[in-house]
Amino acid sequence: MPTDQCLCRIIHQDRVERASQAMPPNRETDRLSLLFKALADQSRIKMLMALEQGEMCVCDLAAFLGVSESAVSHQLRMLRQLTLVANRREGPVLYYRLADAHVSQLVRLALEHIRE
Amino acid sequence: MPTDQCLCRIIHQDRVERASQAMPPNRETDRLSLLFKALADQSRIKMLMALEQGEMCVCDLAAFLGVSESAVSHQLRMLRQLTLVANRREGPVLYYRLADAHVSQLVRLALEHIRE
DNA sequence: CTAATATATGAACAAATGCTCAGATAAAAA
DNA sequence: TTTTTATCTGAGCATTTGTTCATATATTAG
Repeated sequence: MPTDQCLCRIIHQDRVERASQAMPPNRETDRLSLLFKALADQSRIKMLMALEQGEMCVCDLAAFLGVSESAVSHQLRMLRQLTLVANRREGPVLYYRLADAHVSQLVRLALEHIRE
Repeated sequence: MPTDQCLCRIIHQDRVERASQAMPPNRETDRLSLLFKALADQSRIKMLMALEQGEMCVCDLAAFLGVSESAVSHQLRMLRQLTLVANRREGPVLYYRLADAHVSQLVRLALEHIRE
């Protein structure tokens, strides 16, 4: 009579408690996963890496990625809300840039990992 | 007569080319997004952070996260395929551990970012 | 061998994601 | 003002994701 769950509940109570104590508050792990979620997409990763070379407008990014400008605009909104990018208006054109250097560092470290 | 796409194609050809030249091959950006995808989930982030404290079995992780062991097992498979975790069998029990220190570094850096 | 334990796995399904499409908005040109 | 350009936005839809459920597998006990 197979059950959905194992009958065991906790094999090592001490390890579970140790992990719980070392864990930062939910608020932080939640923001962590949001940050990584922003990087968890080919287009967004490329956009952020492209912006490391200097600011670009929406048209530029769309051409670079080979996708529609609407799609880029949607992605940029997400990155803006997470304050990973910022923009500056010059007439009708919006120039986007990286909001700070943290993202570049994360990407660089991740690159080192996958290249090892 | 509004169009779906902007009529402009490329405003700054030089910036698009500069970005393209600086971009690593698709193979790498693809692996990058896969890596970040693995971290883009509350449960997986917590699992990886928990394993920084030492190895844990599936039961332990399920108890710690408060989710079913089946769910944990599915997540572990993904982390295994990305070689972010490794395991060791002791009788019927599988003990999971971090495969290397890179993930910890990434999480630490990301934590610094959201805490700033 | 059979039974029990710990974990793995495939199918199914709900929720989240990323795109497209049709339009809305902001700024400059005519 | 009207028109055009560059970007934004919401709705709709297809794909992906994370879970549950039922079952399969691996190991040990009896």
